[in-house]
Amino acid sequence: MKYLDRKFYERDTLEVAKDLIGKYLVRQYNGKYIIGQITEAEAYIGAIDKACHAYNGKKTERTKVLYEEGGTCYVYLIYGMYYCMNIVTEKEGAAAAILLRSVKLIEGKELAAKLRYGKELKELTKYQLKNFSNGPGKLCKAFNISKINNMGSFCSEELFIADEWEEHKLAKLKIKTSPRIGIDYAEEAKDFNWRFYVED
DNA sequence: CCTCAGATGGACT
DNA sequence: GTCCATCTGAGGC
Repeated sequence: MKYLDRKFYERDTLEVAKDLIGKYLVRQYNGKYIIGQITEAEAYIGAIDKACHAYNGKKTERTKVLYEEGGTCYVYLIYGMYYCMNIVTEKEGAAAAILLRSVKLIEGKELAAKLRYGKELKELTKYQLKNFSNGPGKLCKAFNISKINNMGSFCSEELFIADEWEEHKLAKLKIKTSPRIGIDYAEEAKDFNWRFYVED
């Protein structure tokens, strides 16, 4: 399977965020693929964005990964119990990234069900299926992403983004934008329309 | 469908 | 000590 290379990520962060919608997040784990189509993502741009962990050149042990080259993986722990996965964008030194917020599971559901709920796919309720990977913490659990993946690469066999996946097609994407979720503290930046998504 | 409390730990001041 | 780029289960409608 072919994955998007560094060039794709080393571009304007808002462009990359928009272009990620509809693409395929691919995880190879235990010799199996887990694949999800990206339906929601948010941009964070350190230079001008109070919601970004690396705002105003802030560089700490946690945020140093944001200064790496485009295509690097930034994973952090949130609220003590969940992980959030980001893809670093732009050239090395820029400190910008895109948070993956939601994917629609396409392949490897059996394995993902074990990871996400510790159950067999056929045991899941309708509610659990609906909420399988429609949130940043949820998709990390379903794809077995943790701090181990921090500083890793999205240009690797283990983890990458693909433009297409076999015969899978989806209806023409109508990409919407809105303010980002959960950053009410970020003053003027909370109103930036840097969330990109498709309905359901 | 909705709201709300509580869980939980690391980064930072 | 305070703040989180969140999720779950319980309860109400």
